[in-house]
Amino acid sequence: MEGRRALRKVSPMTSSNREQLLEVIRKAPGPLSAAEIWDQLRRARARIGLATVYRILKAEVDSGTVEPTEFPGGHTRFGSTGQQHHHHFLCEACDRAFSVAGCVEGIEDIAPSHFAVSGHAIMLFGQCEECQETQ
Amino acid sequence: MEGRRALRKVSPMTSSNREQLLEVIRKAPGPLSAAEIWDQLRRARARIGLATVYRILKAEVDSGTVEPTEFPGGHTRFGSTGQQHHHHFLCEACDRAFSVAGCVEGIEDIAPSHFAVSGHAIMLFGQCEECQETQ
DNA sequence: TGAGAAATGAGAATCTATTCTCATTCACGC
DNA sequence: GCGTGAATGAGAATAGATTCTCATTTCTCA
Repeated sequence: MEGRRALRKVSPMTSSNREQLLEVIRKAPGPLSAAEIWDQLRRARARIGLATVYRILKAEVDSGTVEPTEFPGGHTRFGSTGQQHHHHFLCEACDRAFSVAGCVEGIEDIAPSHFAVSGHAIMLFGQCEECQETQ
Repeated sequence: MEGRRALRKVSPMTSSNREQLLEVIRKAPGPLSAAEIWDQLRRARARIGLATVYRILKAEVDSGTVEPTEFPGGHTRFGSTGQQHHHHFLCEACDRAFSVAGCVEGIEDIAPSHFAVSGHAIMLFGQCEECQETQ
């Protein structure tokens, strides 16, 4: 497999694991925790350890493919980069995160002028569609 | 000390510790972590254990005097309730948090309509005044 | 095909925030 | 001054996310 060999120069991780993992992240409606990714990979009959999930994630974050976001509860979730500017919705029922495209004008202007604002994050809380139905 | 005795009916915590702690929180420009609070109390020559800081915080959160907020880095910071609707600025240099009054119109409207949004949080990142000068 | 290098899974180890334990101290009514 | 129960400080214990270790497997390339 020629493609494989070429790829390994970029990332030493086995491409099948790495590709599957990236696929999982890309298909998700929002960023996933390492444990969620691990879980999905195992369900998809992949034999992979949590340590490897972290190893791949670390490499991808370093290379800029994957973007970590900190969530309440003290864990990081990983989403693919290259999305437009976006924010997150966190379902308080199922604790899943969803990406939400778009933003609001003037959000950084709420800070007093003596702060030098370089970025912002918006987190919306509530119930996702599925959990509203289930309720 | 009459006031002390009366207070104890409300909260069993020793009022001096509890009052000092609340004072520290009230005077802070933003929410503080348990460790920060503990640190400040010790600097102010209080003899108090971290466990007691957590005990008092738990009681105050339960009674609604103090409000916990989760920050990146996996720790909770505690601020006094009763402030207007506000958000937070996190200095990336000194890792201190500051409260920022105000909000932005329509922030919850960025979520697709199939989400039931019940709340939101805005976090601004950047450098505080002090760290800009220090830089 | 075979040797060496790199990646892997599994579970142990670590790290950090928070909670628990318990011997001691303190406040209060007597 | 004294007994009792609650509160305390200190440090051990816990819990959860992440990282490390290492024996084993897989890959690369001659």
